[in-house]
Amino acid sequence: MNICAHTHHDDDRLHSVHEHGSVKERIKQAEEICDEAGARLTPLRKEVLSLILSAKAPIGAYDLLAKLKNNNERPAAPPTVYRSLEFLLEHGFVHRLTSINAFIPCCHPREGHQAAFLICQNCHSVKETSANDLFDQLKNIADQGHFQAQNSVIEISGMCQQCQ
Amino acid sequence: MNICAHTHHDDDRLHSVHEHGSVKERIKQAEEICDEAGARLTPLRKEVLSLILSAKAPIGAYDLLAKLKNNNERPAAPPTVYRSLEFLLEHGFVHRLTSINAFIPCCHPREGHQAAFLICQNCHSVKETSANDLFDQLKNIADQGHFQAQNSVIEISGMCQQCQ
DNA sequence: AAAACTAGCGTTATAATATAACAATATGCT
DNA sequence: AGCATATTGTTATATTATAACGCTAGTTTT
Repeated sequence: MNICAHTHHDDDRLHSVHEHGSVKERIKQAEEICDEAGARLTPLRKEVLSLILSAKAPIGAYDLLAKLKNNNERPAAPPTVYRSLEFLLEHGFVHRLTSINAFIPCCHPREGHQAAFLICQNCHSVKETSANDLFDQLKNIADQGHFQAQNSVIEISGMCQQCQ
Repeated sequence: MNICAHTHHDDDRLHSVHEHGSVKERIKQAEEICDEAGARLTPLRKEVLSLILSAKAPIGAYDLLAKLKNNNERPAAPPTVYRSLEFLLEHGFVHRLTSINAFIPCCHPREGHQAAFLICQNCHSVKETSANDLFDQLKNIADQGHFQAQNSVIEISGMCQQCQ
């Protein structure tokens, strides 16, 4: 199992937490992935991704919209944001947290993985985990229900270590 | 593992599917549970529960609102519905499916269980499953992240057997 | 090169979901 | 009856998301 933090606790020192690199590095990585895939990381999409990477907690579409407007001459309306988000979700650069209607960066954009999320209701930090055992169980459940799974949402809300 | 259908496929014959009883019986069961708990299943709450039980697929708050208005002289506005839903959720009579903003009856209102849901994107049937292995895994994940879980959302979208 | 096509974004409007705040009424208790 | 509390009514508004249409710039086709 692998746990991965998106948080503003500076002292986050879980054994399994790894470094993600700076926002700049992660944008560069995204550009590489897009190049390989023939996808276009346009200035707008890059800015939205950058805002999500810079946010220290999950960020909502309308907060992104407000920041876009602040940073730019460029006009921005809800579709501006939602279209960029759609692109970023499709290409695995960000995750949507449906239980809180907010977005966070994906820790491992190359892996196309499924993830489960631990969402702190107090400080809004999120930990992304990829637990293969868990997904095996999910697959079992789907199989036993003769169900063809396309998309899974696994979100656990509660209290993180620091906030307890 | 236990799988439990809320669906309009009449030929739903999974080995593990059990009978839920009629809407009337299930309302009666809810009344008993409320009596025991000292909670009040008022006419309004009863009607909302009944509408959710009668719906053959997950039903949204505003659809409930429309049905309330149709069935009644009683005035109804969004808070009317949301307050009843809050009550029904608290007492475990219904589940909220956050990924589709809709509500379904709980199969086992007495058990206070956690559940995972298989949501068919085609026919909107839902299967509720209580898989202990899965929840053990979830607990592992939370423990390893030193996380105090309060609430889990597990929703798998895809294609049910009949729709494949 | 002109025409047709397409992806991306701008723009306006509106849909869909949910809650805040305060007033009125019903219920249970002493 | 009188009081406290729970429930519901009512109005207004917040929050989240999408539809629909048009423009522009780049690409492909002929």
